[in-house]
Amino acid sequence: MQDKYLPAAVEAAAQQYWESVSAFCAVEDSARPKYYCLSMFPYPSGKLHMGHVRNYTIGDVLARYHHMRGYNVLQPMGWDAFGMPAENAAIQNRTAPAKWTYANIDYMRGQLKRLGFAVDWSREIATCRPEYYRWEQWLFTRLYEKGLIYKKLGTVNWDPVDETVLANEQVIDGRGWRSGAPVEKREIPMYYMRITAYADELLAALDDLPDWPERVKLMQKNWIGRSEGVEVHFPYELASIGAAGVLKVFTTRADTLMGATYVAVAAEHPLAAQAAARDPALAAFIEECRKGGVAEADLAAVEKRGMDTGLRVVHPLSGEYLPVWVANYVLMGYGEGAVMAVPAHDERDFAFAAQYGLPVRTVVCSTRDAYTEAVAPWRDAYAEHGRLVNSAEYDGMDFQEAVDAIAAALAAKGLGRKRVQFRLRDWGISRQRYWGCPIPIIHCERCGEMPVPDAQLPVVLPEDVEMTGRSSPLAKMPSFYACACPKCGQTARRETDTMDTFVESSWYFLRYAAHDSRDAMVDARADYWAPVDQYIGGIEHAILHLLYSRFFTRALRDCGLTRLSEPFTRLLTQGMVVANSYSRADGDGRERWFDPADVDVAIDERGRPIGATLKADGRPVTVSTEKMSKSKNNGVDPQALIEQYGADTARLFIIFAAPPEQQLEWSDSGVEGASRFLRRVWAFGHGLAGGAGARQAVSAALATGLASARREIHTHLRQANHDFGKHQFNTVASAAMKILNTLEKLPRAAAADSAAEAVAAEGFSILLRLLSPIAPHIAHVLWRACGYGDDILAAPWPEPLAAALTQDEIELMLQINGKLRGSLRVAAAAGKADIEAAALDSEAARKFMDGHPARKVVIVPGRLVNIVV
RNA sequence: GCCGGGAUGGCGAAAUCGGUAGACGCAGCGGACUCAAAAUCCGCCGGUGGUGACACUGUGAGGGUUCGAGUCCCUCUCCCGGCACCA
Repeated sequence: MQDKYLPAAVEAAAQQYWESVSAFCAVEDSARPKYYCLSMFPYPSGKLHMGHVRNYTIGDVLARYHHMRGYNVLQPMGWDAFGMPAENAAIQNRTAPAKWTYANIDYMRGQLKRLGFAVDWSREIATCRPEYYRWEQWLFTRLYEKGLIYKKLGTVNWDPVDETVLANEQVIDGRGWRSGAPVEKREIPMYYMRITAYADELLAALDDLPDWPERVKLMQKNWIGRSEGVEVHFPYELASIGAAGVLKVFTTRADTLMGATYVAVAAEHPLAAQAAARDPALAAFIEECRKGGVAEADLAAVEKRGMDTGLRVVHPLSGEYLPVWVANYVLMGYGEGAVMAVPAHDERDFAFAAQYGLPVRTVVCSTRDAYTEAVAPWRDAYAEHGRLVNSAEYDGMDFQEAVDAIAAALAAKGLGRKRVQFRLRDWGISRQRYWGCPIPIIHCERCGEMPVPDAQLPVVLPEDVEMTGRSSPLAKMPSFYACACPKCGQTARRETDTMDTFVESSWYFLRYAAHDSRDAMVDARADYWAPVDQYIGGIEHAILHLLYSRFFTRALRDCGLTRLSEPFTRLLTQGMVVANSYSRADGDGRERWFDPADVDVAIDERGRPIGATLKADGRPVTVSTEKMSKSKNNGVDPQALIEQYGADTARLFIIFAAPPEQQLEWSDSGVEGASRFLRRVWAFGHGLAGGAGARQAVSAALATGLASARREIHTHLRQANHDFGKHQFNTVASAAMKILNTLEKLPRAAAADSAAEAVAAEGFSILLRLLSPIAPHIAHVLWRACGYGDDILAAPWPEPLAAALTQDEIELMLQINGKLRGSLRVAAAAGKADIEAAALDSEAARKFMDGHPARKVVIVPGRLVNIVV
């Protein structure tokens, strides 16, 4: 055994061993409980970043911990390989996206292997391989036939200069990121997945996920956004064009219907288009609304604007005429694309009415205060529920009574009804891009559109293309789109849109279980492994990816492919990796970010940072904490870290620096500290390996010092096991450190002290096993070197021993009036009366009670005594 | 704008059910070893006052509940994630 800790050699030896015994190859085995541990698969962007290392380290800790606990563990890995970055890189480098992607996968696979993750590499998948996406296409055709996929118009960002559709990310301040041209909204036909058909189930089933973070469930619940309300119809007649009809709106505040003073429709609403046909000013305004992108966050930030259409609709109860406005704050995609506006009781309507001088009519007031005309209209919207006023026969009703009565009145006139509205929209999956899974549809001029027959699947994406940045290459490749109609045999055209890459990631977790199945999407093996017992990934996926996966799992179930409803039993959402970053505003107002290596950070005599300067010019730079990224120039390359310190140090630092769900702040000196600890572990193991300690049992009667040291070790173990259970691994690492601190202080001066040797050997075996999921290589090598056994993975998980934990005397803290004033040593078995007597008799009590009698004595067993005076 | 989350020493953090705030680690300071440095080891380390024992104070801000609040309740500030075509 080397006396110096050499991580590269240790890690190579451990990895060779695991390889030689196929330690992580998962085999279905109904005799053991299974544990399917899955980390979100990476996009092969080039090389691993620290967020990947963190994600997979957390997953690996869980996988290895459960492996040692006796579970049959599956931890697979794969590649979310379709996506825009490959196209962008291809345009830049003039290479094919496929080539770039496969090279990245090869490089990143090597990096992952170097980190020693307990992955079953035999199940590796890449979503850009036809073996994978053929099943996605097959499923598409099934969902299409079931009516769960349909076609309709959708709104996209259009770059008029590059003549291409842009992702929201590619729209910066309303302009195309390459062309710089102002972006417009454009409506194009797209395929949609009918996720709304599952809205109720997706919402209700959140209650069946006790091991998901509450905040994720809450976000999904709000995203689905079930609201109960009333659909209200406003009849209208368009004398000029001889048309008549009803304008439908949905409202959750039907109680305020008598306060509606106008109706607002989205710019894309058909009624707006009709009105614009004979009103050039209105047409111009609607055209104005087409400017800018489709991202909702941007739309919400835009100044509220509107224009009167000149149309009037009839209030369904009062018969009054209300003006119809086009307003840019009304979203076509939600509800009916139209709203009734009640300025007195809705903040947005209030602001809009104030801006355009529209009337405000108060119809609800607080139940506490008497209503007077003097206080109405309020200077602000009164959005609370209350008592109705100014509402004819509904006056005096509360919210629920009013909603019921108004809904009933509308229903009687055939002008409305109660109904449920979801915020959730159907999922548009068409992308006008090349590097994605082709949508398996054939368009025939005679027969219409139809799914590609099974026998013709997969529709293979050609990989040898050249990217230009203007429109999709597929639409320019007759060899791809020219085909024969499966029905009539005439020349037909293949769909050239590809699918949203979220589709691939919505079912990959099932494919791992049947990764090599050639004749089915999933097979019986999926019944063994699914659902995923533990899923680990970034909180940024809390809504979209996780919701789509939950939807897909149900869609697969309803196609008879699985019996599963929920894909992920437990969810851990890991925090971001951030680091100090250094910036300065340039002459032209642009922020420039500097490499930390080019910056000097000054500290005062107590180690507090007092400023930072750029080495090159000695002038100050601004210090901030940002997510690690290329653009902020603050990324730490995992590769360099592993080469310098080894995988175990990298893993230990990442685990120790923060609990998994919190953001992790990078610190070079913290890495140094993790490495220092592993060197101490090695040194202790080296000292122990020479002796016979590992084979000695700890004797029942230990000297006081040894007994208390052993008690400390078992207390830390109890703590660590508790923390493993709640996935707080940073304190598991600190428990391991505390155990080493205790071990190093053991009185082992004389090698002949066999009692101390036995305690040391027992304690070290506990330490290695606790450390094994986090720093597996060093734990594996030391386990063997110290003679504990051949394979630490096969060792039983350590449990604290009651015999080691018992103590005769315990210390209670002593409070007087809730303030800490001292402590009290009492027998562990002491009763309340004895404790109270001892407390009142203590020196602290005499000093601080100042002769006053105790009014009350609070005793918390094992914790404290509080004397209230 | 809407939805969700966070804030504790110079820094990362800990505090299991409302019960010793700051475990563990980093940085810093002092010391040992060394010709010297690195490495290693020992000690100190929230703030204020005090030689000290000790006292007071302290968990983003303000208020409340309680014998007792980092933890529960109300109001506010700042930071972060998501908002449907980044993945």
